[in-house]
Amino acid sequence: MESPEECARQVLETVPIVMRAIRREMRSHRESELSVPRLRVLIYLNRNEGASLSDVAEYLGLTLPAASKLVGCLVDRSLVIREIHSGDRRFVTLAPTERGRTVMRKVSAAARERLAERLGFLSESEKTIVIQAMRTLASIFSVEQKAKIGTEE
Amino acid sequence: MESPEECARQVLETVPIVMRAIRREMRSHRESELSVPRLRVLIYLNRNEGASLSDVAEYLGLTLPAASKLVGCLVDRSLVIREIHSGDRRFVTLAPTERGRTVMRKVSAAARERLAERLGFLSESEKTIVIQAMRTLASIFSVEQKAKIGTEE
DNA sequence: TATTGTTATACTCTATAACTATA
DNA sequence: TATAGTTATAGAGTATAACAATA
Repeated sequence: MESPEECARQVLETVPIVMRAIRREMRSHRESELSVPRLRVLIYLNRNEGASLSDVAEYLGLTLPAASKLVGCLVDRSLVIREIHSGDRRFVTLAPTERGRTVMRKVSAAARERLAERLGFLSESEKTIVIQAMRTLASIFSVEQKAKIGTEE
Repeated sequence: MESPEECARQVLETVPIVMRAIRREMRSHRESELSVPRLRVLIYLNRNEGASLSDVAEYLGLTLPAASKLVGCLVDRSLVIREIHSGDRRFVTLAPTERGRTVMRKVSAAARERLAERLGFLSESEKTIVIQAMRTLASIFSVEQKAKIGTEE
C-alpha cells in the first residue's frame, strides 16, 4: 500500500527539520560546548575506548581528514586523549578524558531532556511509533555508512 | 509505557545518521548542484512564489543573514529571481526561475528515488510506521521553528 | 524610530589532494 | 609499496554584529 517513494518523500521533508531543531537545541545551551558531531565522537569513544581514528571515521561515516580534524578539536579542548599505538606506531589510540566523559554525559542528558519535553506531548502510541521508526531507519542507514565508503562511484 | 526520554534518545541517535546519508546522497550525484538547504529553499519558493526573505528564513528556521546568503547563492546560479517589492521597497520578492524549477524537480526526484531504493527493503508495516512517525515529528518540529525565533533565552 | 535586508566576520563541518611516518 | 594519519586548501552552512535603505 505505502510506496517507498511516499516514504522517501516524508523522510526527506521531515528529517532536515528535526535535525535543525536538534542542532539548535545543542547550540542554545551556552555551557554546551559540544556540537552534534563532537558529541557523537565522545559517545562512540566512551563505548569503544582505545578506538583508532579509522574506527571513528567509519562509525561516523566521515573521511579520515574530516575525522582527524574533528578529533583534533576535542583533543585541543582536553576532552579526548590521543596517543600513538604501542604495537603499530601508524595507529592512534583514542579515549575520552575524565572531563570528556563528564561533559558528554551532561550535554547528552540535557539534549535528551529538552527533546523529551517536546516529545512528551505525544500519545503513547505516537511515541511507540516514533521509536519503532527510528529503530527501523537506524537499521537501514547504519549499514549504509559502512557500505558507502568503498562504493564511491 | 514508552518514556519521552527513550523516544528522545532514539531520535538523537538516529536522525543524525539519516541526515548524513541524505546529504551524501545529494552530494554524490555530480549533476546535483543542490545541497539540502538549497533544495528546501527552492521547494518552498515553488509553492510560495513571491515570498519575502523573512518568509524563507522563518520557514527554514534560519536567521535573516543566513537566509540572505543562501538565497544569494541561488540567485548567483540563476535558480532564483530576487526583486524589490513594488509596494514596500524594504521587502524582497523571491521566485524560482524556470531553470530553478527544473533543477528542483530533477534533484528532488533523484534524491527521492535513491532513498526509496533503500526504503524498498522495508515491509509494508515498517514503511507505514516510518511515514506515520515522520508526520508526527513534522507536526512537532515544524511548529517549533516558528516558536523558537522569539524564544531566545 | 522600527523594519527589512545585506555585508563583514568568524567558526564548524566536510571534502579532495598532497604529504609524513610506519610497516 | 601499502596503510594510518595529518596538513593544506576550499566551500557550504550558520551565527552575531554592524550597517543601509525604506517606511
